[in-house]
Amino acid sequence: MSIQQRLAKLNPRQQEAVRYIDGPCLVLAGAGSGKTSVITTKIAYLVQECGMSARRIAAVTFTNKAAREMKERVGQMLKGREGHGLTVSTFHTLGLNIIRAELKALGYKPGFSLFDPEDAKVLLRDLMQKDAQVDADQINRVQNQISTWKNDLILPAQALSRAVDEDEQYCARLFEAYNRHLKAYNAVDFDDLILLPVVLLSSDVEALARWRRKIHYMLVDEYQDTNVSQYLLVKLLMGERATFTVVGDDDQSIYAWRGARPENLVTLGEDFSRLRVIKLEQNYRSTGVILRAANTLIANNPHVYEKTLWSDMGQGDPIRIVVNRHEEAEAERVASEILTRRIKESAEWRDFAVLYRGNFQARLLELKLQHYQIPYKLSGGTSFFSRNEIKDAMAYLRLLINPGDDNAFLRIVNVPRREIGPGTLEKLANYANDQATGRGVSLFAACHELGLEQILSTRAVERLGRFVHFIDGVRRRMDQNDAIAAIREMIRDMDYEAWLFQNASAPTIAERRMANVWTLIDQLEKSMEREEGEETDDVESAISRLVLRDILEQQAEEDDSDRVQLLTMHASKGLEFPHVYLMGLEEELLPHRNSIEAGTVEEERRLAYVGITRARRTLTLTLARQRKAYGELMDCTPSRFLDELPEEDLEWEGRADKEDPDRKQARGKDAIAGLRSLLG
DNA sequence: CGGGACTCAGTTTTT
DNA sequence: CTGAGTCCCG
Repeated sequence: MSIQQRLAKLNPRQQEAVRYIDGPCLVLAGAGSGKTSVITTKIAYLVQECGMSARRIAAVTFTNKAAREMKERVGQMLKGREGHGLTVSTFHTLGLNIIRAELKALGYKPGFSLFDPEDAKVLLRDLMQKDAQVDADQINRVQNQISTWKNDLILPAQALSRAVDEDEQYCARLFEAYNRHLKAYNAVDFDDLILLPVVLLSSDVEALARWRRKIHYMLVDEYQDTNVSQYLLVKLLMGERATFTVVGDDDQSIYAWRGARPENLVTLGEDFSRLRVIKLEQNYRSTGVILRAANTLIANNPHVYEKTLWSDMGQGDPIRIVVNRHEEAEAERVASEILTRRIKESAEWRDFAVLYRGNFQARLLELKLQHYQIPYKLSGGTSFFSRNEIKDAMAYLRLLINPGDDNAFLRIVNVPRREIGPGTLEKLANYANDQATGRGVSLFAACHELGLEQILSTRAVERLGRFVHFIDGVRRRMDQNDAIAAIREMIRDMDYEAWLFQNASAPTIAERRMANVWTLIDQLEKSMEREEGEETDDVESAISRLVLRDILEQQAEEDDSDRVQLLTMHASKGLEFPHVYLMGLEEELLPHRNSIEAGTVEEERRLAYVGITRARRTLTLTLARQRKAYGELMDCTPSRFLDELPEEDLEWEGRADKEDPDRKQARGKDAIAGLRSLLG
């Protein structure tokens, strides 16, 4: 299909959004209005119609999954070498690439590490322990504050001068120490991936020129979710030329609590007076009834840019609101209804999604689904990367590419058991810290020091030496031959498997954990192959990507099994399903209690809006009259959002004064009995 | 080193 | 109230 044919398939607004390339462009894309088509078609348009080299184009998204999908769709449009060198990545990966290319200018050594939030927490705890007794909650608060500062582009010095009370001053000093230590470890954290490039580009004109030469056009997806640093990165890279397109929807901003600044939509208009604003209001996803509900609900929020979604997909069924006696009845109702509706609508399991506010709400539902033997897929939960065996393996990988990574060292120096206990490590740490030779040295490097024998027993020195020698040996083999083979050999040599079996409660669990480790290594290998021919690729960057969780999700992606999806409303953004159930529409749950107290109900409303607009054909909202919380049975009030929906499109069921609860239950049982006979 | 007792949190979490 | 995680003692 030619680019002209593709353009012809778009509606006039979408076409305008693709064709306008001479200046800053903001596309306000309502839910289901085809924003991804606009972005992907625009990339193809820039290359095929405007003759721009793909390597001068960067498209950024927020998740690796979104980046992958976009890459895939663009790849289908661009033939042969046309797409060569195109950047489609997350903000963080773009930042990582900039940092990697500008290591010297930033004052980092090659082979730097990336601290995940857990590593950062360990570092913070160490720093705080010096001052007072540590409280997990306090660490979290400080960590949060530091992250907020970094997202807002506030450096330690500013944080300190702006601090209003002692608490904040303390926080700011920790911020400074934290950054200093990261630097000493030759490490950066997640937020630094955006922050450091911004700091560099705003202070180093040559670096800025380099990157402006490299990137001529930028496209930003989910723009309402950008934070201050991310916006500045785009602004810096684009400069006066302002050749960019950002696509977003203020009504779908649900991550303000994580530093997202939906007001960046407004800032854009202020910073770029030539900004062209294009609204996409035609929805290609939902029925008229569903859209009307979404529109009336969100009309209760203030708006800078008004927009009204419309659809020509017919009115569709009314929205059902099912009031249940308690949470168990609610779960039971949803499960049994999916069972019957699948037959009635001759739908697949995958056509159904159940959305809720908090992960805990899935528990009861899971039980009911299992009871009816309904296959389901639960999103969230412990991610691949937070599993201990994966963290162990990652720590080995990190130590291999960066011996200065003390956190990695500490994690695995005694895993599997090498009889190196906390006593030895403490002495080692002291020794490493107050080396006469200046500012201290990494734990790994300290193991090589001869002076160690002064403070540690011969046995301890020997054990440390064996470990260090082991790692050095692996590194040597990685440099000489096949790096992946050397890594596999390392895992076998240290008999990690035996350690897993020893520690697991059941052998099957140990087996699965070991399989996870091999999967990780397989992914690492694949990741290196995939990048071949693009940039120069090495284990180091592959491991960096691994740390960035760039790899794991592709296996989740391959999962196209036919199952009901259980998701939080947050996790549902960007997805769509023919039949959607929204559970727990109660005050204190949605809107959540904390949000009511914090005065952020508007974001909760947007969350409900996101949930509603996931539905293509039918939408069912459920709630319970009573719910158990903290061991106590609590009466629930229906969510205020229910009052904000258009009454004429709603079909209530089980509302206290309208229907006898016993009759309702009887009907439910009939449905199951009917289904049983239907299935034989 | 393992297991039982004790403590503590219980909203969302793209990287 | 529940479950996960930690800790301490045998």
